[in-house]
Amino acid sequence: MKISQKGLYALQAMMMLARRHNQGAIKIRDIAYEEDLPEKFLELILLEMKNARMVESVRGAKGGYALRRAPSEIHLSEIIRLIDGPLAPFGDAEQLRALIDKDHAHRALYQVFLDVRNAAAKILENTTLADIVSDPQPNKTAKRPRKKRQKEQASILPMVVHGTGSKA
Amino acid sequence: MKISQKGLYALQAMMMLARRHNQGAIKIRDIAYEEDLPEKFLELILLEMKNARMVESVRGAKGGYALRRAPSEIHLSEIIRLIDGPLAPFGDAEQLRALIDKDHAHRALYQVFLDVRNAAAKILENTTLADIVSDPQPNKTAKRPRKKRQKEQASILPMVVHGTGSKA
DNA sequence: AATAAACTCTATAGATAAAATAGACATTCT
DNA sequence: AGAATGTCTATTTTATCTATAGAGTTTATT
Repeated sequence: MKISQKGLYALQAMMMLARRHNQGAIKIRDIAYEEDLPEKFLELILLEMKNARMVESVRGAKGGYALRRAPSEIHLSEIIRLIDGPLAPFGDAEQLRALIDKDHAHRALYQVFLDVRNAAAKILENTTLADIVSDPQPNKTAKRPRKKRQKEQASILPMVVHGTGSKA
Repeated sequence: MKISQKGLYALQAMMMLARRHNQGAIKIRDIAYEEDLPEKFLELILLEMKNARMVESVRGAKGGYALRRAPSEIHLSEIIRLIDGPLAPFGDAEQLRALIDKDHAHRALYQVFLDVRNAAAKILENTTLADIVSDPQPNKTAKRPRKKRQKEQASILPMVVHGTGSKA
């Protein structure tokens, strides 16, 4: 019933990108240093998330990564499913439904698995990066998770405005 | 977020023992054949559950395994925790609470993990083997899960009354 | 007492997956 | 041109999971 280390790294990296949303591209190295993640491993993770169109990158000097959508539009379920696969404790939801139909001897067990998956999905599909990132510029009333709405459209990456990258 | 193959085997084996509760000791081989599980692997699993006092065994010829408590007193959470560890997607509940207290930058993430754990625990701690086994001798009103009560005390294994063990 | 049927226990093999690292390549900025 | 940074593929390392082997112990049966 565990999330992988890689999945945790992905979530940490995405939280950091969310905190700095609209502050330009963030270097892999900065993320790795500040969240204390293995840099080359993180590289692969970010690449994977880029291919999944959750983040975007800028190559070359002054390059880096940024969220492709607003933090409030990126659900934890997306990240976890991308890195660790389906939320179900066995197979995926569809497979479980099939087994509930066909495997008479074990259908009640698979139903429990499906219930567990549904419970997890309900939470992870209703929690976004915005919900778990402490607002850097608190311009909202208070902190109350939930609630969804179409909003903000992440730009194609404006000017860079971040730290030097030192810190060894 | 997965359960291991071993955990699934354990659940299947326990369901089978639950179906035959109070029908004497069941041989490992019979369980393996009927549930189509690898026999030697199952052996280790049952031994582990025996050490955890969820099942009891009878050695020697005519030996086998039986539940140590009534099916209605064995919760799926026990089995899964024994074989696969804590239900939390990361660490365990206690560790998560500590992190929520200490790791300011990620506390909201860990809170979500704890929520997911709690949701899973709520289901798995309230579902027993009795709830997921189709009653072999339907002597109850209907099938409605939930509800708990102290009852039945598994005997120290009476006479043997089961199949021959053939079936290759 | 001998035999056979089972559980017990430890060791280890085999397979798979996860985690991490390496290095050559491509792109962009200055 | 040179430095900084993302891209991509390969490989290594490590860990975990799954499964099997085999010698040992206990019990029923004859």
